[in-house]
This record gives sequence, structure tokens and C-alpha cells, in this order.
Amino acid sequence: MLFTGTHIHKLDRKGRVSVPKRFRAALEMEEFAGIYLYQSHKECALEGCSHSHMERIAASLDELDMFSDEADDLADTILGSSHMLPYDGEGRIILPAELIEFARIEDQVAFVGRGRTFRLWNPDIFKPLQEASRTRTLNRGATLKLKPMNELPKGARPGTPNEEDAS
Amino acid sequence: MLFTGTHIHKLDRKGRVSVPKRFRAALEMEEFAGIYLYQSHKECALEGCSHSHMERIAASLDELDMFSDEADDLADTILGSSHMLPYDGEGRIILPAELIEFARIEDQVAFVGRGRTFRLWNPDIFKPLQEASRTRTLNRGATLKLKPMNELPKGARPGTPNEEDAS
DNA sequence: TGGGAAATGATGGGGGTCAATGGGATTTGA
DNA sequence: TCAAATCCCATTGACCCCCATCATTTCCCA
Repeated sequence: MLFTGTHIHKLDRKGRVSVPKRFRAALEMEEFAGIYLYQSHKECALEGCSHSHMERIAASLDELDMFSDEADDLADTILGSSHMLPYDGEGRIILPAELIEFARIEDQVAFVGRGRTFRLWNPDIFKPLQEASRTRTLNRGATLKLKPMNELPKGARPGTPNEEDAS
Repeated sequence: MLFTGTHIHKLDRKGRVSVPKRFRAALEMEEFAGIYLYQSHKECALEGCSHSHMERIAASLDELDMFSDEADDLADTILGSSHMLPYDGEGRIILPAELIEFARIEDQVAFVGRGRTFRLWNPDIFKPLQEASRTRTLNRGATLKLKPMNELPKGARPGTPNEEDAS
């Protein structure tokens, strides 16, 4: 259930692109056989996630005051602009023209894992950004505090079942 | 059971418009084969939802003080002005003239998913508003606090059956 | 350890199917 | 009796299913 690594695939003449096998494997327990994509707020990229992650977003928005301006804006920019894209028999999706244009994608697509979610880029745009981000991280001497094992969700630990309610 | 994405359909000369297949699919477990629409009280748009969501609104109104002005107003604007619209054989509804006029809809209708509910817009009005909403989100640096996985309804989690009564 | 065979994932393309739409015919209800 | 709603069928074009090919990795066995 983790998206990792960068996978570059071809966008064919019909606007189709194969979802990396690794990503599909991470999604195989999902009730919907496909992915969700929406335009990133800050990057020239597309945000990708699973159906259950989208349910999580919807449920979280539900909790904000139903009529708050902030919830409204988020609903429009995430839920309203997201595309539900089913696989074909070969595990490909059709990239909508609107999203191709937004991310300035040409003939190749980079799938970049980000843990629970992932991003789609034009590889030529992503590569220099990745370099920059790498040097920033080095210069800053950034370290990541890891959560202790026993605070992780059960499914994320080896030897534990995936269900919280398993008896 | 999630409304996502923006779907633009034509309003024909008879005042009919196709409900997007994806939305119909999200509603297929409903006892009523159709949708509910009512005028939004803050946007130039129509609010849409399922029969069961309308029940939820009614139940929430019940909890407000029965004779408060607020409950009165909400009851009038939501329940009083809502239209119950059944599909025809092809999955279309007839948009009442009153609602067409209110939302200033011309020859096209945008169905915009908002999770548990959706909105209907004149696409020419919605588009610039969505852009504005995206910019506000970016400037505000808004992030959404996601609910923990284990507080979600079971069907929304991968690997869990869709029914609560699974034994 | 190397080479070849087999399996698997990625890519390309044809054609059938179904959702969206338009319009006529029939029924319903005021 | 008229208008409006529902049913029915026709058209069309986008999407999805299927298969064929190619590339890569894995596996097996000499």
C-alpha cells in the first residue's frame, strides 16, 4: 500500500498510458479498479490517489462546516476537478486532454511515488526540479524523525493483519 | 457512493439533461431512481443529492429547535424548494423551468461532484469561479486534515466488504 | 555461470458496445 | 381537449474489450 519510485511510461496516440505494475499492485485491494487524478495546487503536475484516499478526502470535508468558504473551495478544487480513471484490460488509463494540457505532458509520463499518493509529471519538467529539491535537502541537512513502529497502523508492520478489527 | 469530477451535458429542447453515468452508478443502491435538486442559498447553482441524503438533511433539521427562525428558514429553502426528479428510460431528468432560471442555465449543464453531494451550474459561470477558488486555496496555503483511516465507513477502506453486516 | 526458454509487463491498433443525444409516438392528468 | 410527461427507437461518436507484438525480466538447466 505504498507508492514508491519513479516510473516513466509512454503516452500513446490514443491518449493512453500504462499505470506502473507496482502502483497497480499497491491498489489491488481497492473496490474501484483505476485511479483518481486532479491538478496539483502548487506544481505543474497531477496528483494521483486511490478511491479510498478520495473517500477519505470527502469524509474529511464533510466534517468541516458544511457551508464554510474553505470547505467550498477545497471541494471545488479537489472533488470538482478530479477525474476517475478506470483501467482498461491492460492496466492503462486514458489521460483526459485537460490534464495533459495542464501538466504540459508530451509523449512521456513520469509516475512519481509519494507514499500514500503519487504525482504525474512531464519527465523533462520533473527531472531538474528533483535535482533542485535534492540539493536543498542536502544543504539544509534535513533529517526526518521516524515514528516509532508501534504507532503505525497495523497493516504497515510486518506480520500483522491488514484489518484493525481482526479478532 | 462518491460524486467526483465535472461533467458537462446538453440541455435539450424539451428541458431534459442526461445525469452522468458515474453519478447514476453512485446512486444505484438508492430506493428512488432519480435525484433531488434545490436552489443553493449562496451560489448561482443548484444543489443535488440522493434520496437518502435528503433524509439526512431532514433528520438534521429535526434536531434544531423546532420553532427557531433558523430551522424555519432552512426548512423552507431546502425541503420546501426541493424537486424530486425521476430518470426517464435513458437516465435523463427534466430540469424544471424555475431551476433553469435560477441557475441561469442555457444550453449546457455542468454536474460538479462534491463528495456526498453535487452541484449543477451554467458552465460559463462555474469555470471562472473554480479558477478563483483554486487561487484562494493556493494563497491560503490551505491543507486538509485527513481523518484517520479507522474512522472511515468500512466500505471506504480497501480490503473491507461493502456491507456493515458482513459476518 | 551463461544461454536460452518462458513468463510478464508495456505498447499499438481494430472494431464492437454503450452512453449521450434527438425526436416521434403514446399516455397521463388537469 | 390540450399540454405535459413518459415511453420508445434511431443515430453517433467516444470509450472499452480484445488480440497481436515487442521488450524485459525471470527461471531453468546444462
